[in-house]
Amino acid sequence: MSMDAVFRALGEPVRRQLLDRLHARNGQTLNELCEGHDMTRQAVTKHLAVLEEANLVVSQRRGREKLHYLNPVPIHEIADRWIGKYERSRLRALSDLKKHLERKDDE
Amino acid sequence: MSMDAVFRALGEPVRRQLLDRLHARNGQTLNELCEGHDMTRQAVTKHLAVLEEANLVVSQRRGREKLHYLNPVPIHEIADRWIGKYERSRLRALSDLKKHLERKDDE
DNA sequence: TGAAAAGGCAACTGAAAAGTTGCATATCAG
DNA sequence: CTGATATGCAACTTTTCAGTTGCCTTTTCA
Repeated sequence: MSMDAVFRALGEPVRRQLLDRLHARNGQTLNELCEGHDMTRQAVTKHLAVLEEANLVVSQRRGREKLHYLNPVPIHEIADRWIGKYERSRLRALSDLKKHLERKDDE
Repeated sequence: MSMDAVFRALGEPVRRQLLDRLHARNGQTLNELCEGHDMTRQAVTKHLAVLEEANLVVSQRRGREKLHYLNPVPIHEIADRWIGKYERSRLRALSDLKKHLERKDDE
């Protein structure tokens, strides 16, 4: 599960919105996820494919419909591995910023 | 400070790498940030502009050089507002996923 | 069995974004 | 002052990616 794919997937507002929808109600079909968007079903299909590639969404065929499930694990890995990294030295970075801004004020 | 700009900026691997570099050593110049990349200085400049637009990086001219500082605040806002949202219902989503996968095993 | 419903596949279009090239500007060092 | 260093600006090319169009397959149900 590549971190790159996750960040790339989250980079598009429409895809985050799709995640939000699944977050509100999990297990929705493709057609359900299309409602309210002013784009074609195929466009939504592609966005879901990107989300599946990033493992943020898992899908399953049931009869003629396809159910989509949110997988929160990659999001947490980002929180832990990546955001956490910045968290640990947050104060130092903010201190640098503060010094920089103060110097700016002097001018 | 729009959340969209932050996600968009983080969507590109090169830009996350630039953040990592500033995280390792804050206050680097443009030329320093160019080293090791196989792209032109102008390309790096554009990436830094995107990062500044997202407020992930703040810069300051010092003489003829431009110093870049990491701003960790937007990253934390994402962690709090967005990732935290999924955190709160993580168990439910994972339970849905588990049910889905078990059904898959039956087939 | 056959029409409607749900979705898949592939080629195409268009626009955004990445990256380059060329030149200009500003600053420092001798 | 002069050359070297560090960066900026703008136009251009290229690539990537979102979105559409057209047609096909599978499933459901009357």
